[in-house]
Amino acid sequence: MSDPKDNSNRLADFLPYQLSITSNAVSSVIAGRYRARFGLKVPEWRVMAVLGDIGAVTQRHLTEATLMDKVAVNRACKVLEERGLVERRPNARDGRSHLLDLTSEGKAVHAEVMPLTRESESEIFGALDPEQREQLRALLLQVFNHAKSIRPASH
Amino acid sequence: MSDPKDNSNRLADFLPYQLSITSNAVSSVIAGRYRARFGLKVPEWRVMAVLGDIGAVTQRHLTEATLMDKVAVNRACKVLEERGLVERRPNARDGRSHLLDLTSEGKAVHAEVMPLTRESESEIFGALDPEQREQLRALLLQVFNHAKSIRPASH
DNA sequence: GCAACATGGTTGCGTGTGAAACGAACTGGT
DNA sequence: ACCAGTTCGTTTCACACGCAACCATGTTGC
Repeated sequence: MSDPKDNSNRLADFLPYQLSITSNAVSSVIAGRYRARFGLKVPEWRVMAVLGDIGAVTQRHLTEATLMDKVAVNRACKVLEERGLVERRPNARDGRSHLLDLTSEGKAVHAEVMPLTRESESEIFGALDPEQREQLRALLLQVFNHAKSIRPASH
Repeated sequence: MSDPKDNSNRLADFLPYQLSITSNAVSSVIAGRYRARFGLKVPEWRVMAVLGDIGAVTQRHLTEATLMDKVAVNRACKVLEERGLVERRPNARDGRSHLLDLTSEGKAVHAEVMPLTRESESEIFGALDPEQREQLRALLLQVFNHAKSIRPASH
């Protein structure tokens, strides 16, 4: 009995693998688009999304909101500042940090970029009906929370 | 009316973002484990998984099976060969390529690593019942196929 | 059988990423 | 007021990734 394949050691059947390749495929499509039109990379786009949503915050807050490394946040902010999309103001409450916010030009870009991304999102996930999208969202959230609760590794 | 947040421009509500952070969380847990125990990185693990499954193939075939860049495959193979887990034999049918296969030591590692990974997979996706796992699998596949059919970017 | 093209594999290079080390600024206890 | 410990931000470094250019071999057409 037992075809060895039945145990499904096939790479293509591993959920982490499926998750990874799907995430990559989706990211590359979307990232390619706002990169092409606005010259924004993923970390920069994420920072702009948060700033456009909740306004003036510190880098510390941005790392929490985007789940990115603090170095990545710092670099993204620097680029955005140099491009005049973001401005730093001194933080009265803490001399170490600054408050970052979109400039008026940044707001203009934000107002263009977000609909574009939302459009791409709709296009890509157009393969799913609204109910399926919500299912996917819920499943991902559950897996994410559970994975986060597991100790990283026994290194 | 209309709280600006209602339009859901919040980063945390973007499906591509949710997909990305979930994939990262899952990958880092699993990768951390077989890295800790066997010193294998993701590309190396993938190559071993395929070789253990379908045996002697060329690098060309591995790139198709793993969806990785051919450079990534080449490097993974080189490392595995140096560690004595994989051997190259000349390909009688094509002098440019070689046939790669697990050595007996490679098979031994494979026999240890796959159950470990499968265990980790069960642990992480234990947040979902079997039906939900299949749902997730199906949804990911649908999204993946659809994303792949979209032209990368208009650059 | 040779020229043009295609394909598998390798190397090199520019880019992105995160861990660790560091300086500056804040906090709390004495 | 001072010292120890902590936190925010920045710089540095080492490494992983992937594209493009590059050989060597195969294939096709004349």
